[in-house]
Amino acid sequence: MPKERNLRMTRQRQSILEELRKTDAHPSADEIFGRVRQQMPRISLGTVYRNLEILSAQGEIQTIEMAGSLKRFDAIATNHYHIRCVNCDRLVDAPLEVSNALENAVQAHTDFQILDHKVEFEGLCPECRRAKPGAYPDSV
Amino acid sequence: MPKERNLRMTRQRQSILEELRKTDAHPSADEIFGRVRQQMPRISLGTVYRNLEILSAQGEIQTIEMAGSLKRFDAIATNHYHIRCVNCDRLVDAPLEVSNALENAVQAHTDFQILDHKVEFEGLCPECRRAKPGAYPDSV
DNA sequence: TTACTTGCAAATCGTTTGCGATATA
DNA sequence: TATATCGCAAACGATTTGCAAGTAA
Repeated sequence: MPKERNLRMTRQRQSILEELRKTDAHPSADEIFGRVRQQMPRISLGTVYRNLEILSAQGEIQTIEMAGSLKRFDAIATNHYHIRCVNCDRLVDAPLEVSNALENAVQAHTDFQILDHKVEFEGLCPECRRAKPGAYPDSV
Repeated sequence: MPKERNLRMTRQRQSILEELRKTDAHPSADEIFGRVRQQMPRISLGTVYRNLEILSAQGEIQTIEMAGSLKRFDAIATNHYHIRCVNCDRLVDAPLEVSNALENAVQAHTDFQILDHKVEFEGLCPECRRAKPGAYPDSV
């Protein structure tokens, strides 16, 4: 058993959590920094990172690490899939249930002990699709 | 149409490509650097990065960007899923066919134009499983 | 001969960390 | 009061880039 820490609900931590719960836009640490800073101009980016990490370890929020992109944070802590716009990097939840069928199928054919899985869809969001019809990268 | 470049097959580029084709271990740029350096001690890491990017753009190789991990490179350029060991970061191909059923299912319920998807499994490789039975992170 | 490519070193950028000061429980 | 947390600034690590010299075609 790891030694327990006495966590404190500081004004900073509270504010970060509230900002995150206000949105479903999966903001980055820097975006959260920008929003919290409006209430609390002296907060530092390091504090934002530290708190996001603590909240994530507590299971209060979820850290989303997308391949080749910044870390994103989500007030919804349960696993779900995402769609990322390859043009503007917007991130939304994918309308698809998380299924353990994929894990089961892989587990049947590997010596790894499968613990988790993530699915990322890439595409063009409606806005970018409109802005540049037909023009999109053919490799990512 | 972008202006075409006349690519040259330099000794460095050749050697990087050969090293990558020798292995199925999905090495990082730094690991490839280490291997190529044995034949070519004066090659620089920047050259390795530049060539990997060029080869990837040409479709000769594939860049694998795993969430929260280094870039990896693969001589096999076609899409496939991966399993990553959460303990030692080893990366292997997942024994599961790539299916567009996932993309179709999402496409039916989103305004995004889905272009691609990736699936990452996380688990413990056989070696790490043996080394630390029962002991694994419960969050990643 | 042209201009793509190299080696080197410095720059970038997201993120982490050391520190002395502050504030929560 | 004890110590978790803060703000600040410096450190970090992977990757990228500017530049003058080298080399493939």
